[in-house]
Amino acid sequence: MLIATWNVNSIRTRLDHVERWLDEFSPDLLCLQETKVDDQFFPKKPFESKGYKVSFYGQKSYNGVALISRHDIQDVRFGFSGELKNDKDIERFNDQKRVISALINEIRVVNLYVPNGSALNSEKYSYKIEWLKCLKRYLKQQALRDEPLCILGDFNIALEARDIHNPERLTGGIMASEAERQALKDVLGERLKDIFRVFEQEKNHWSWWDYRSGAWARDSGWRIDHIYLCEELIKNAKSCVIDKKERAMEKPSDHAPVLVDINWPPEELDDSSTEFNYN
DNA sequence: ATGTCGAAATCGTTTCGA
Repeated sequence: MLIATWNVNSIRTRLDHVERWLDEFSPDLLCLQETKVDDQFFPKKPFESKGYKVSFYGQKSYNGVALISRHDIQDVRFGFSGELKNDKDIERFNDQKRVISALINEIRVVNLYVPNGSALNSEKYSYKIEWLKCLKRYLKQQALRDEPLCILGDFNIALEARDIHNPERLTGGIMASEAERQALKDVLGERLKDIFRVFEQEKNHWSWWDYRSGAWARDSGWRIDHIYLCEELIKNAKSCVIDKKERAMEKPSDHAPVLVDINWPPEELDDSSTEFNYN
């Protein structure tokens, strides 16, 4: 099962890119962030005509998440209220459309657009920290159902020095501060692991390059788009890569897609393979 | 390097967010 995440920075502006990309990779599931479109205007026809099911949770101008899936999209849950009914912060977070989750091919997929945070002294930064704490409560509720879990999206956080082009200068700042990193680690707990780091230990693998300051030309990137898997999925994962070439296209998103390939549902050993187990 | 994008309103130039 091929699963991808991509912050497209407006689905309507990037529609041609996304369609071409789907033809190239033919993923089972593509999770989008920053669709920047109200649900009534989401362009679902182009995806349906390729055989994909579509589910989305968006708003005008900002935020917005979507699921583009070859499998049925079951038990769709929108926002934090998809899991939390009486949470103290539900009112506070419901107006920004950043969370969509569904059961797809028997995997609970949680597609996230984590708040950017703007700057350490900003109200948006404390919003980001509180939002991550709410996400932790959200996942605790989800865990009661004991589903295989994949959470992915734009996390707007680089967890380690090797995830930033210039850690000496940037560590401690926005997207690399201790409080953000700890809040994300608290969300992940012991249950979820970054599948990209299972396969790749080196630095210089980025998923986002700022449009400003010639960041792409200087390869000044960050790895802030992540795919986290539970142990059952980790042990069946075959690869995880960033499709960097997408950032080099004309009029690109500032983010590149990230893909994970999982042997799912797991192929079981057939009877013939046990015949040779004589001990 | 507040140097570029995308979207919307204040409408074709400015603002906000990233």
